[in-house]
Amino acid sequence: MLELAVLGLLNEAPLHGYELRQRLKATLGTFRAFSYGSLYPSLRRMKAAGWITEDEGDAAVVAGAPPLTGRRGKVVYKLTADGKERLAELLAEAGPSAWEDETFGVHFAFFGQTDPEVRVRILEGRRSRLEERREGVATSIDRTRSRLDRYTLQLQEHGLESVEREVRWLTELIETERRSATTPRAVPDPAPPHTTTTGRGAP
Amino acid sequence: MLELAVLGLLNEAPLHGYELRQRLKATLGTFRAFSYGSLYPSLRRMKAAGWITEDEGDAAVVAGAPPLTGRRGKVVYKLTADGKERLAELLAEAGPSAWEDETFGVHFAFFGQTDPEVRVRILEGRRSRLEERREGVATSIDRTRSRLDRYTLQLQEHGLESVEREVRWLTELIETERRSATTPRAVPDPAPPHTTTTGRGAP
DNA sequence: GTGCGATGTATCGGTGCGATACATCGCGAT
DNA sequence: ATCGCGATGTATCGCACCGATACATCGCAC
Repeated sequence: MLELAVLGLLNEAPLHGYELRQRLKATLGTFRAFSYGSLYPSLRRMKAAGWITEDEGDAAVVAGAPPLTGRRGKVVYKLTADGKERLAELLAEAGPSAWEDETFGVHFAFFGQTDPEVRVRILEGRRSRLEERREGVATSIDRTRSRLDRYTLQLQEHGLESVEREVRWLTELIETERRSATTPRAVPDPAPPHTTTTGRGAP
Repeated sequence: MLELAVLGLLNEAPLHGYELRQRLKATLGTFRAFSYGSLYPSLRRMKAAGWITEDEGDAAVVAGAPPLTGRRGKVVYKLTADGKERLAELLAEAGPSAWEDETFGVHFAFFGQTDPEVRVRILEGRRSRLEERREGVATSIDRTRSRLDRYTLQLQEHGLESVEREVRWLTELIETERRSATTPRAVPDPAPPHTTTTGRGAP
């Protein structure tokens, strides 16, 4: 998980650990914490795998940095070619590994770098996953409504409504995606130069 | 976390591991999984602490069981006096440990066994916690709206709406609690004590 | 009489969290 | 001038929990 998040962020700009964590919080903070306790080990793993390098960061290396004076001796992490490849691989995934609870948010956050077809498939996968869950919760409530504790029931119903709300959200997103996909003229968004590795292998 | 959940469930009836897990899923499944990989170690810890005992379960021990014939040799977990004490202690907690993300749901699920005053304090704590978060997300969105990726922004806004929705939910619950608390004993007070005693006790 | 799904107990590896430690930098208050 | 303090910065430890997996038994359908 962190893997995709870190690769995705480093693909936008080289960063050092602290800044990386700030962006993680800003981007994914609503549904995930990502503390240093997992960030640094993950960075080490990724370095060992050859996806990133640790550069000694001198001043002004960090892109978009505010007017800072000193900034010496920080460890700046940077994507390698292999890392970019790995990122493309992760972004192309359109299976359960992309739409389960823990992973969906991260994949969604990097939809801007994701192939439009993959986007739709992930959104649909996520939606049917949630529809399954909705059925499960709904029948569970029905089966036990009378026996159930007042508060337990309230909790279930709140959960059910949450799921239903998210399904509606996804449906809107899917429709938007479809509309912009069928629109003949290109979107104003400058598409990244990703080679269309549209792996049609397994539909 | 599991600790409270298990103690709470065992306080309603002695159970064996499998059944315990089923109830865990039914009660808290919407926001927590609780697999065996954490359940059994937790049970062992609690046994070591003297809060539960493992009884050799013969037939018909399990309350509310369907007409099963055999049912022999299962390990049935049961609350001890110390366990009940510990449960009461956990249920009386009304601090951050009761209203953080991971814990609130479990505490709420056992509100039926919780003191009304504690209930309100937990609900209020949870609400102000979420209001803080709402502020944080809202300003974060405002500060970066222009720079932000389209999808990232959508994710943030969805998160913001989720938080706002939960705040409204909590406000309703708090009002309900207050109403039933300030009602000058006009009601015969069997509001929460819906304890079904026997499985058939539905009106 | 065989297979299969539900019941049932249990462990393992991995991911991520929260707390913590420690060091430097910029800056305002004393 | 310096002291402290909060932000920046790197890093580790212990713990909770998850998902997968391994088994073994039971009841039942075919």
